[in-house]
Amino acid sequence: MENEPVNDQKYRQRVYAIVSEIPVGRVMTYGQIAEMLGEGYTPRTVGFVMHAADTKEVPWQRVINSQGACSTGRITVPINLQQKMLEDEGVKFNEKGRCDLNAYRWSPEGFEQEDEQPSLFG
DNA sequence: AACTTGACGAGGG
DNA sequence: CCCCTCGCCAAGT
Repeated sequence: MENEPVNDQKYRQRVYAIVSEIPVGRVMTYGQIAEMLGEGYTPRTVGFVMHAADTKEVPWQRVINSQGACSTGRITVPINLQQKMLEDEGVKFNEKGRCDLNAYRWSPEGFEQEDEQPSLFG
C-alpha cells in the first residue's frame, strides 16, 4: 500500500513532531501538548509517549511538568540529567528544581496561551 | 480480554 | 507551600 497513514499518524508521531518544534532554551508541559492534540489525549498519555521517545532524535528534555520541574526523576535517565541539559540551554532552576514556566514556556503559532498577566492599561 | 502501571494535572486538606 | 487522592488513556503482562 502506497498511501501512508499520514493523516492517521499515531499520537506518538504527533507528540514527537510537536516536541521537535520546541526551540532551544524553551519548554513545554505534558498538559500543554495534550491540549494541542485535542480531546482524547491526556498529559498521562503524553508522558507515556515521551518515555518511548528517541532521546537522540527528540529534544525530550524540553518537556517538563506543570510545576516547571523535571519529571524524569531517576527513571530512564541519570538523576538531574534533564535539568542539567536545560540549564545548559539557559533555563534557570531554583533550589527546588523548578523553573519559571511563565518565562520559558513556549507555544507554537496558533496555540498561544491567554495572557495570565493583567492588562497594563490599568 | 482484564488488571496494573506510568516522564501528568487539578483539587482538597 | 507540601501531601494525598482521583481522573485520564495507552501499553505491557
